[in-house]
Amino acid sequence: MKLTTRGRYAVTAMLDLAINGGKRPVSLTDISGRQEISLSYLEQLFAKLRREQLVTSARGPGGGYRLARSGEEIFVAEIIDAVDESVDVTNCQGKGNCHQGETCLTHHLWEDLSGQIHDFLSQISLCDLMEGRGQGRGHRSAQQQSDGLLQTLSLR
Amino acid sequence: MKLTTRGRYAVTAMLDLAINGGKRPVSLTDISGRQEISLSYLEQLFAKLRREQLVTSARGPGGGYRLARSGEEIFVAEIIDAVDESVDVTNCQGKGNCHQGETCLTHHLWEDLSGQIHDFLSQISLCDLMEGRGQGRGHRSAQQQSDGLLQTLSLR
DNA sequence: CTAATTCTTGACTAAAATAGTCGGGAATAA
DNA sequence: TTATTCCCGACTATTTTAGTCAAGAATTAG
Repeated sequence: MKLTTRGRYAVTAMLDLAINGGKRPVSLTDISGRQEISLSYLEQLFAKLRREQLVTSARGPGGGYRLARSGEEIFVAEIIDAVDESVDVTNCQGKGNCHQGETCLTHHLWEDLSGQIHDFLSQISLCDLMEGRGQGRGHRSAQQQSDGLLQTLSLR
Repeated sequence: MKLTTRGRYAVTAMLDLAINGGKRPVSLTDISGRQEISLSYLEQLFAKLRREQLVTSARGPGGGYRLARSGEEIFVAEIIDAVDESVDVTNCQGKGNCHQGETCLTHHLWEDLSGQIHDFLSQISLCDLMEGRGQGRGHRSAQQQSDGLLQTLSLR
């Protein structure tokens, strides 16, 4: 699991789509204008998002992109995975060297943690993010966020 | 919150320190050999870790680095923050333009999420990571990991 | 039918971050 | 006193990120 500005752009763009996408599709030109991301860069990102079937496209005037599913069914981890081709962490995959060494151990520990972060982001949908909106107060406190996380996990 | 290979290197090195650091300090040469990270790169990382008082150093033969606190009191988020000088996400900080626009909205949503990830990593200590070790089975399942997370959160 | 709009694709370039190198120096324990 | 180790700064190479450009295909609005 990697978490770079590229993933942020993708999530931001998908959020824009979730917020502004009603009946009509949303054009990349619009997203580019609102989110201040270059059009061509968005094109690259959406090519990947489309390949992973997170969005559908419509050409021609009035065309653009739509979420392929509802916002409740699209999770942050999916979006990041789609644009962020993952790297393999271990430097000893299958080669058999460094068996039982500290090297392997620490790699496994990192993989565990990375997996936990991935699980975490797999439980947060676009809708979850949007629900923070319209509450009147700008941000929820860290405590409230942890509560929310607790609830999410309890409900599984 | 950013999560790159640089942060992974730092966490890996700190884990190595936690595992291999007993009475005597651990030299960067040792960590470099075990974790296959270049010595000079480690030096750069540890300069930052020392500046943030996560490790203490000892020069001379038999010298090296020690954790500045116990492994229970050093959290993953701290390590990543130390080496990963954070970038500001918003492109409208204080400038007053784009007020109430969708632009600001999505940025705030991302900040919320970023904050949640940070809170998450602020609750995982080096010891928490190491506890997965010595259980006989290599990895814990995702379910077990979620359970562990739940417990961690409940205990706050 | 025509023309403007929008996605689609690929190649290319610029900028930034990451990772690594090098050389010299200071502290210190054996 | 000497080998070891941290310390520091400048430099370089590589990779990733971000952006540019150009040509083309689909499609709708007029």
